[in-house]
Amino acid sequence: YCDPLMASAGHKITARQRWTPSAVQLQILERIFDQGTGTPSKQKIKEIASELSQHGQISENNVYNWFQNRRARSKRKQLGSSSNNAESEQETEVESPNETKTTKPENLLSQQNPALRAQDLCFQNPEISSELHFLSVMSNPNAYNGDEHMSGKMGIPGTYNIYDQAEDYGMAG
Amino acid sequence: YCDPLMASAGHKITARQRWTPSAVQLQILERIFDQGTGTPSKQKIKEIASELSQHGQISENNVYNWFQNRRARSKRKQLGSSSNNAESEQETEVESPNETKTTKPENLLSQQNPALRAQDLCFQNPEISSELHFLSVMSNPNAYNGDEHMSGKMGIPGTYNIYDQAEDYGMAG
DNA sequence: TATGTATGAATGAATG
DNA sequence: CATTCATTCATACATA
Repeated sequence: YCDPLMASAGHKITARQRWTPSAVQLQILERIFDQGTGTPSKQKIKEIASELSQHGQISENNVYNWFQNRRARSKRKQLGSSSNNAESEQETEVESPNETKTTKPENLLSQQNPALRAQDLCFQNPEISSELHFLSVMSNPNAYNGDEHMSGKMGIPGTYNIYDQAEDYGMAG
Repeated sequence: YCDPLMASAGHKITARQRWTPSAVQLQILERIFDQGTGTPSKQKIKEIASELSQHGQISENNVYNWFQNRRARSKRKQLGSSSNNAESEQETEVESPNETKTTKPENLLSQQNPALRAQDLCFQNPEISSELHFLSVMSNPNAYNGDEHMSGKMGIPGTYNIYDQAEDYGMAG
């Protein structure tokens, strides 16, 4: 999505926001994906992108994202398909009927930013909504803990200590 | 890989919300990142985390990850395209419809909104409106943008590159 | 026009 | 530090 600020600064809003793979591109992508190569190397990505570029506009990034999404989606499907799932990604309402009040099709959200959500606003123009997305992070007047500055409710697994024993990964002193 | 949240409960925990940096936090982080310090030392991380904790819940972990991600993404500046490269903004609507029927011709779309108008949105919650006051003065994004290497929410579609100089993922072979 | 679905894109977090 | 994963957001598109 394009940044709203840019809109003010310049009037270049770009035309297309999202790449849409053509059938041909999809075919090639699926074919490669089917080979089990998983996330191809950057070089491979370039090749693929170049290959697909012949069938429509595409960038290496698109290819990369495609593979990433493909794989993630594949896994997700498997998990929910194998056995009875506890929850779905966006289907299968498991919410309590009593709770379903302000709940929107999206899902839960509001860890520290209860106020000012782009979703809380209604736009006369759908395009504008995209422009206001930055609001999600642009405001956070309160709702901060302050007491604990680490390992709080975030749920630290404890299985990893990023820089616990390594104190010399960046600075000498 | 372990899932700390799932471990706690077995059905519904509604936890694990990704830390979402506030605008203030982002500014501070970017500022520090701009200094070229790169990945700050552990002590520095603590300081930053403490600083940012004043503007929202945050852990040293978040800070650390942020810098790591920032650094990694920062490389996207350069693109490996040397010989051929797909157009960046050209629609290239040469897609023959007869070639792909199921293809979604996004070429049709070409509507761009003039700019962000507060009048175009209505607020369901009065609180939000108060928060949007800053919008009035945010007409000038350059105020806090400064650098163009900014990323985050303000990513320009088609101009970024996830991986850049890295030679190999490690997948090949 | 409004809602729902599918999916590309962004990002924080995890791993090597 | 580089790469990949998992989750969420936002958009394109189909449908009512």
